[in-house]
Order: sequence, then structure tokens, then C-alpha cells
Amino acid sequence: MNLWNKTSERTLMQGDYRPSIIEKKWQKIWEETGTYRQYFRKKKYYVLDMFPYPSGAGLHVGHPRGYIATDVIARFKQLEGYGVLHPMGWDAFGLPAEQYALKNKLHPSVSVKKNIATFKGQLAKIGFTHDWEREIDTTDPEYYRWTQWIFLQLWKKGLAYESFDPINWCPSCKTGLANEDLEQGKCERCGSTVEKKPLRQWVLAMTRYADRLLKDLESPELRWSESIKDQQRNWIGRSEGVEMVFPIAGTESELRVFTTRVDTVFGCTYVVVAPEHPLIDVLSADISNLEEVRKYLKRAASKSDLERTELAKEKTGIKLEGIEAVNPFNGERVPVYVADYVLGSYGTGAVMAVPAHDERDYEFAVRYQLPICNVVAAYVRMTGACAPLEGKETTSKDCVTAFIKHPTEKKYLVLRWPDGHSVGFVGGGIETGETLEAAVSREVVEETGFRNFSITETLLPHLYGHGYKPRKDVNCHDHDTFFLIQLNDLERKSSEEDTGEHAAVWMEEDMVSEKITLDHHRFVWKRYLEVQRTFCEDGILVNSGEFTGLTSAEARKRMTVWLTKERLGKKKVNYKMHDWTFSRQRYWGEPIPLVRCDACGVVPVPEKDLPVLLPKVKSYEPTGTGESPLAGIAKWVNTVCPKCGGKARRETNTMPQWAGSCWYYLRFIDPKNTKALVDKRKEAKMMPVDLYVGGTEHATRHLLYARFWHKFLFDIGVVSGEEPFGRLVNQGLITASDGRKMSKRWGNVVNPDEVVADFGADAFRLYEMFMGPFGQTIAWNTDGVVGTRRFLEKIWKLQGKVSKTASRVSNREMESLVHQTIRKATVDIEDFKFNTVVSSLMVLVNTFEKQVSVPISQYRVLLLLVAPFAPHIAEELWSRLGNTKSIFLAKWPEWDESKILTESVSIAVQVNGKVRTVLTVASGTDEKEVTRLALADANVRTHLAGRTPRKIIFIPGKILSIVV
RNA sequence: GGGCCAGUGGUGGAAUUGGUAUACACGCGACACUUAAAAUGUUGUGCUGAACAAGCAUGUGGGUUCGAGUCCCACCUGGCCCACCA
Repeated sequence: MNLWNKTSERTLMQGDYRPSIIEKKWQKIWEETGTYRQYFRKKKYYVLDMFPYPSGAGLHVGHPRGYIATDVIARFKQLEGYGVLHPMGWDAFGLPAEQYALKNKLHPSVSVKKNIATFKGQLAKIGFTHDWEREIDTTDPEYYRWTQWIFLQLWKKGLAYESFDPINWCPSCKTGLANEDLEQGKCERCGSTVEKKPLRQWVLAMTRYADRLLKDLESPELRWSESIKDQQRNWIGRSEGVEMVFPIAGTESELRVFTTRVDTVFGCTYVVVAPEHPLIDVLSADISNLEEVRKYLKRAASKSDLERTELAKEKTGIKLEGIEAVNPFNGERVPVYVADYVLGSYGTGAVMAVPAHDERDYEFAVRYQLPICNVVAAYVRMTGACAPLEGKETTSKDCVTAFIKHPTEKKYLVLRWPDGHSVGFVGGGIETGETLEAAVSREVVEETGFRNFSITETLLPHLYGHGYKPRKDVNCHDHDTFFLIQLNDLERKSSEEDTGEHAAVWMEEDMVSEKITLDHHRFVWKRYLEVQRTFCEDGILVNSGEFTGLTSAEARKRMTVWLTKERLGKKKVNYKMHDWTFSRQRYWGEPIPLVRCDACGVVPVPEKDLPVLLPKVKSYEPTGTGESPLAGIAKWVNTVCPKCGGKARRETNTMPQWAGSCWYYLRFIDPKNTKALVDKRKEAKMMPVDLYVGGTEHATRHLLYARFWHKFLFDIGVVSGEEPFGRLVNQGLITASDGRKMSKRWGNVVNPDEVVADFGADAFRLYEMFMGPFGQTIAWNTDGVVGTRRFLEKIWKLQGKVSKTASRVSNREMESLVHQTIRKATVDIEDFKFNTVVSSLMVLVNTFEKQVSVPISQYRVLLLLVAPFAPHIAEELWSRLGNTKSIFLAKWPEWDESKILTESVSIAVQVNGKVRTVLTVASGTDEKEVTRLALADANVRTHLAGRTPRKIIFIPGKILSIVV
């Protein structure tokens, strides 16, 4: 690298390409001219980066990857004639900023300013089109006044409410956290184990928007990756079920449980409540082992979430002696347990336990020796790869196969029937009083035409649920336990009844293991036997009173109707997502604009008095008491009630760090507006964001919160659309060359400033785009930058070959290549396939180099294509061609399909699947002619070795395949 | 434990979506220029071969196909997200 640096300096001395001079020159000119923006033109394009938190460490080479991509797009769209909005700002409130300030003994307002300056300096060197006139800093009172304003609107609509429920508390960060801020029960920031702490909190009723947040993910305007959408769906975690009542026998009390599987209710053998459940207190008089229960509760409470998750395999609980719950469906009395595997925060905090059909309940039941009652029978369905049947043409890929092993010999009977004709609901006969065995027999006969068999007992209990008992003695690695059906008359086949719809054939064991993927089926059985001792899928109801014989789905419907009619329950939708815990007990955040008056209660700060300024104080360490450090500032806290003028106290909690980023994209549109957070007309013109680029780590926080706020702003008429972000593209991580994340801690950070100093900003930008697919994680390698630098130098040197007189038609191949490259660049930039764009530009330049001269028109095209990636050199060369206006005021070139040469194509000739020669023929040459040429080819003739072709496949323009 | 994604030369990666695998770049070798080195240029570079002969090669094993990096099945490895959500 140093070597390169020296030599590049020498190159400068020779008057060659000098990024250090050129780039400074153009960066200055662009700054002065405002980079030719016209936002409110007819065609707008809003391209946005997830704005950074300006950390003290500054940028490393991984950060700009997304910014370079958006800059390429912004410049490309500008060349295409759009009015491009491409702003940048700082998300500077929050814990990281505060912790950084504490550590460096600075006030956060000071350190934030300092860090912003560092970031801005680093970004400036890379040559972005960011419009700094629209810069946003979330900690600027003129910005957070509107964050506070939005909070007030939420409060007014009842969407911000006070809660006293226990919340997630990080003892190290000394603040409450939202559910979204946890990672496996630990604080996402510091990794401390999070505790539950009862604390007064402001909470945003995000769950009220859950359905809309979920539904609008399907909108075609939301061009997001499926994986991000999935993460959001998962996070929202909607589940439909019923809430129903289990009365407590002999009391007035009742227990409400939520379940998605009412169909298994007849299998309920006990019920469980969470340790936090109020029922325990309500019924304390009836609980005979109250002492022990209390002890358990204490233990459960002191258990960290870590223990609750990591020791999940060891479920614990205790029976509430003296009380019993009544199953509303059959009047059966079942015991009530407290166990911490039931979450207090989800559903009703109580569940009906069906060990036969729920793995968690099963585990608990085994541990506490509770009965297991199976009420849902499986139906057999084995779908897998097609078994090749002797002498039969097999076309269907999805057909159903069953393997039955010969009891004494090494062979299998393979039963096969087409897809859609699975064995079906074995057990369907129960309704008519048929035995299960009879039902299975009937199905097999009907489906396979094979009559002489009996059913082994080994598997039946597992499959059909009668007298269900987990069988630990079954060794699933033993092939003999895989059979469902045993044939009695081994020599008979169903051939005479074989209509072609189904078939049975004997196969040798070797053949089976070699030719058929028995593994798959083995795997299925294994799941039944080992992993899934409980049957958790839908099936056919058995032992379920009047509901016996129904399918699970049908039973759920009818049972819900019954419950509703009997007033014992109703349909209910639950979400995993919680309401958003919105207050933090820290200093560095937006103050919540509410005051508490003894007389009037909670009163909003009038909008005209916004912003409520964060007081500037010397000491702002968190208290750890659950009170914000602001509470200690009497001068600030004590205020006057806006309503009655009496004594009042300010709310001292602050907003979480995610508040400011919930709406910043709106402020960029109208950053200086003092009347509204955004002018309605401008908003309607510029929204939604056309392209949003950032990392996947924001999938369930920023992107969910922002959508929630946007929908709310839509509801109160502030914005014109329901969704803020149209197309979302996620950039991949750039790791250090050792494969680890770049971090001070590892000492593997590469600063973009160094790379820019050594190779120039253009080479750096090109390399980041060239190194690999944009969405992929990739390791940084500074050695690779020389490649893009060389590429730029080649473009520079091409100046000497530019000919103003060279005729445009002088070289049709060149013309064709130029048009192909335009096409490739235009299409691939749109698809974020920047690496292949750069490759094709390199091909073009390499080809130009080999020419004696390059027509000026083609050189102009090259500069335009390169400009989004390497704007400085493009601008410089453009001006050297005599242009007086910026290259970014020029027009992106269009390609002409007719200029792309297609007269001759090369056709590969394969003999038995192997390429033996490549023919170059005029396009449109017909099969006959190509075949003739191919057969005349010496190499082809050698490989044909005199044999006559059995079959010839011809794909025009591509391939001729000869089969002998 | 569940879900999603990936695995191609010494390295980063291409491959028109089932049709000539390894484009482009790094690195490395040879040559030219040079007193010399660097830079630059020319050229070579998947592996086995003396070979522009012939094989063998896209994590492993099977399958479908005239033809598979691409489709199907199973397995192995790595990554990301979620994780007692009833």
C-alpha cells in the first residue's frame, strides 16, 4: 500500500491523474453551486439513507457502502432528469451518545457537535451529493419540538398512556427498555440481564395499529425484501384463537385462558397460570399450600430472564392445592399449576395445558407426572420423491410413496399413488363405528389396490393416538420401526388392479437406498418417534364428545360457535408485539411534554410552548432509582399548570432514542418550517421515500416504529400516504479482513480517510461498489483498491486517444459494445447490481485502450456511465472536453437495440452433453444448416465415432445438442 | 429448537434464470522497457497432462433432463434473525 502511495505520488509529478487535486476542486465547486438541484420538478425521486448516529469513533470503511450506493442512484437519477432529494442528518439522542459523553467527561451536546463535525468531514471527502441545506440533527430543539408535538397528538388521541406494569429494566444502563430493545432477555446495548421492575411508564399503544402494520406489508408499493417483511410479521406475531373461561370449582372466580388450539380442549389435563397472575392473590384463602406457592413465586421472580430461557428445558412449577378448574366443554375438573413457562405478558397469562398436543405442556406433564390424553389423531401422509417404477414412465414429481419393508428379506414394497391421493384421513371411519385398523385397511385397499396386509402395532399408538404413551423404548435408528403396514401374503402384487393411478413394486434394499431417498421418509418417522412425541399438527378429533370425527379446522370453528353461544368464551386475536414502552430514565433524550398538576392531573404542555427544552446541566448520570436525572433539577421540574395556573411538576422521563428517527424523513422535505412539521403540499409532492437504504438490524425497531408513527400521522391528516418507505434495500456488512466486525476493540478498523488519501475518493467509491453484491457481507481488502484506481487511470489516459473526427460508424463492433454497456449499466444500476456495472465499464475501457482512436461521442458516453460512480474524474474530464456545464446536467445516454450486433452468433455443439466445438454462424441460421456444419466438424465427427445421431436438439442462438 | 439465506479458482466474485462454468478485478508467473527497481505495456494463469489431445472440476451423495452452479430429495458446513408467544 505504501509502495503504491509513493508511485502514485510520482505519477502526480508526471502530470497524470491527480485525485487529490481534482477531487478537492470539484467538491468545492459542487458545494458552491448547490449541485444543481431542483426538487419540486415534475418527476421527483427521494433517495434516503438511514441517517447515522454520529459515534465518537468516526466512520470506518463499512459505513459508506450504503451512502455510496444511494449517491450512485442519486446521481444516476439526476442524469435521468429527476429532481432528486438526497438529504443527510444525525440521529444523536439516546443512550450511546450519553454514554460516550459520560466516558469522555463532556456534555453530550458538546460531544455530539464534535462527532457530527468529524462525520461530516469524513463524508465530505467521499464526494456525496447530500444536500447540507437540509441537514437535520434530532437533538436540535427546533427539530425535537416537532417530535414532542407528535407525542402530544398521540397523547390527545389516547395512544400514549401511563402504565404501572412491570417493565424491562436494565440495571447497568439504569433505564427501562422496550421489548424491542431486548436480545434473548438481555439488554441489546450492554448485554446485561434484564430485570422486571414495576415502574411508572409512558407507553404508546402500538398494538392498536398491529393489524394495519401487518396488512400493509402486503402492499405492492412496499418493495421490501421478503426477509425483512417476515421479520416484521414475526415480530407482530398475530395469532387468532379463542379466549375462554375455566370456572374455579366451588368459587365465584374464573380463569380466562387464551388458546389457538381449542380443538384440543378435550385433551386438557391441567391449567397453568403465570407467576404474576392475579388469581393467586384472589384465591389465596383457598390455596392450602400457600406457603410453598409463595416460595415458588419468589424464586421465579428472582430468576433472571436468562435462567428462564436457558434453563427452559427444565420446566418448573407448583400445584395450587385446594383449587380446581373446570373444563367448560366436558365439566372435567383439572388441577391448577403456577409455572414460569407461562408468560404473564402474553394473552391472559394463563393457558390450558394439553400435553398430548403441545410440546411444552408435554414436557411439564412428564416432569410432574400429569396425565396425557390424546384427542387428535394424525392422518398419514407421506409425500416425497417419486419412486422410479420399473418399466413405467414417471412424470409426476410429487407423488405419494410408502415404503414397507419385507419382514425377513432385504427388500421393500414401494406403494405409490399420484399426488392428491394421499392415504388420507385414516380414522375418518371412527364416526361410523369402524375400528382404526379397519379404517386403515380400507384406505390402503382403496388407495393402492393391495389387499393382503395387516397393520403393525409398533407405530399405531404413535400415529393414531389411542392409549397414547410416549415410547422411549422405540429406537428410531432401527429400520424395523418404520413400517406402517405389514404385508401378509408377500408374493402377491397388485399388478392386476394397477390402473396406472397407483402402483406397487418390490425393490431390493440396495436399490432402495441407492435409487430412492429413503432418508426423507426415515426423517419423517424419526420426527414422529423422537422429536415430536407430541402431535402438534392438525388432524382428526377423537375422544372429543360431540366434536369427535371433525377435522381440527372444522372443530375450531364449531367449538368457537359453541363457546360464544354458551357465553363461555369468544374469538380473540393476540399479538406478540407489545405496546411501546416509551419512557427512559435517562438524561439525553427529548423531554416528554407533559406536566402533572395536583388539581388537574396530567396536562399537556400547550403547543405554543414547545419545545420543552432539555435543561443544560453539569451532572446527568442516571440515578438508577427509576427516576430520571431530570427529577433532581427542581428549577426545571417545578412549573406552572398550563390549565389552572397552580403548582405543577414536569414529566421527567425522556423519550427513547428511536423517537427522533420515526419521522425525520418528513422533516427533510421541509426542514426550516416553523409552522408545521412539514408543509402538506410539499409532503404530498415528495413522499413516499422512493428508495431507502440501510442495514437489516433496523427491521423490527426503527422500521416498525416509523411505520406506526406514519400511520398515526396519516390518521390525523398530517401526511398523505399510509406508508413512508417505498423501496427498501439492505446493504451487507463490510467486515475487517479477518472476517470480524470492524471495531476499536479488535484494532481492525480501516478509516475511509486513509483509503481516500492513498487512492482517491473515486477509486474508493468504485471499489466499494465493485467488491461484491451490495446485499452481501464481505471482508474489506485494501489491496483490491488498486484495481479501480488503475481503471480510472486508464480512463484518464484515454484522453489522448479521443478523436473528434473519427466517424461514428467507423467501427461497428465498438458501437455495439458501447450500446451493450449502456444497457447493462442502466438495467443493473436499477437492480443494485453495481459490481457488474463496474465490470462491464472495465470491459469497455479495456476495449477502448486497444483502439487506435476513440470517437468523442463514445468517450462522452463512457464518462456519463462512469459519472455516478466516479463523479470527480468524470466531471474533470467532461470539462476538459470543452463542456462548460457540469456533467450532471447532461443526459444519461440511451441505448439503441438496433446498434447491438446480432448478425453472428456462436453456437456450442454438444455431443452427449459435452461441448465439442463452437460454431460461429449468422444469426437466424436454421437447424438444418447448423446441423450440417456441426456434423462436418472434425472434432464432432471424432466424438460421434461413426454413430448416427439419435436425437438432435437445437436452441437457436445457443446450442446444438447431438445425442447418440 | 424454529425460520430465512449462502457454499463456484490462490482471493473478491461473474454466469443472459435450465443452454459454451470461472466474465471483471486482485494475486502470481513469463516477457518488453530500464544500469537497476518501481510504475507501465504484452502475455499466461481452475486441476491432472508434453499437449490448442483427453479427462476431471461449482460443499457431499442421489434424482429429473439431450443438457444442472441453476430445478427436486437427503446430508454436511457457515451466516443472519427469532426463540417457552399457548
